Amino acid sequence: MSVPIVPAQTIKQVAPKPLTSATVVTTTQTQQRLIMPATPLPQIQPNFTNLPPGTVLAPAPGGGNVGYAVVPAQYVTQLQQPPFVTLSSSPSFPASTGVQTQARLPLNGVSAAETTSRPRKPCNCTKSQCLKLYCDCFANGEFCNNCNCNNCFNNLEHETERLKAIKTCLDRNPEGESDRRHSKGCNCKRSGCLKNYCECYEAKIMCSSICKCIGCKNFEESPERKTLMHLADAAEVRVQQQTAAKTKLSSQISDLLMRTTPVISSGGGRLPYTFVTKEVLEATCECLLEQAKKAEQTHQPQVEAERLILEEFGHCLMRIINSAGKAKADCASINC
DNA sequence: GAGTTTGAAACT
DNA sequence: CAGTTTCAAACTC
Repeated sequence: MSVPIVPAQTIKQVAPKPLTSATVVTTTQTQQRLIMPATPLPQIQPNFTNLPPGTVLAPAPGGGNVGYAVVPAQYVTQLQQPPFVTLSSSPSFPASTGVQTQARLPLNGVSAAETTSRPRKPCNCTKSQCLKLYCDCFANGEFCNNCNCNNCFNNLEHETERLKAIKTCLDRNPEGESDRRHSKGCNCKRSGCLKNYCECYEAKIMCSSICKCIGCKNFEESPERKTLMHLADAAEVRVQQQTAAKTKLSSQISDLLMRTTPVISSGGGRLPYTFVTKEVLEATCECLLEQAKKAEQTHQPQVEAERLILEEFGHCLMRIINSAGKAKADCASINC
């Protein structure tokens, strides 16, 4: 998983890479933080206006825009006073601590995944070193973290290479990538713009006149799109109903565990029948009914419907038995 | 899980 | 700018 960029003010603690002689500087503004590199990188002069959101820049010590370290904002401490802190001397940044490990720690009570509106999937890049826009993490201005990529350079350990790659990208596409993506439209030819290959469809927006797609079916009145939407909605409702039924069954079982003292023989293998109460039965029936509805809505043949229902019944029974067994074990362990 | 398809990004 | 290649994700079997 990659490290999402979040507003710096949501962060209490920081897990930056231990940088020798590096200095963190807070800006007077809100979301961005400045971090000075240990080594100036004079060859790199990023365009300040076009960096990904959350990117932070810092001039090297000594004044002037000599060199920069570009890091996601959450790597940098939310510093109030004083405005200048030397990382290497700060007790907050133990030199032995790895960046990527700490980056996953909950920050200010909020984990990294929770601080972003769209948790990104881990990338699987093998050849791009995660330094090209093929890499979703890099394209979104994020470090790779918990990804499955090989030979990854999209991290603080390869800051120089990363900076060069950012500069190359900016040279190639002076506009910000995320802005550009939806102002350029798609070029789909075979997907009908109704699969996730299509950037518009993936972003859940209609194709527009700026797209150059062929055979587009991703427009408001498209019957194919409507059918797809209905199917997706129906599937979502089914999943929600099933989840609700299962949650209710679990809740009934755990509720029962809380307020009953099952009759358990000390050495016998029999489980207490008292777990099968009216409430548990009702919840079980709801689960079975949901399976029946699901089979009906997906037009399953009767044999398959029966199989699904029986399977669900088996699952319900197993959960009741497991709960009863657990209660028995718990009870035995406290000699009740 | 392996192989195929797809379209954006990168390259020429 | 157009055509081609590379790439990683989406998809299918």
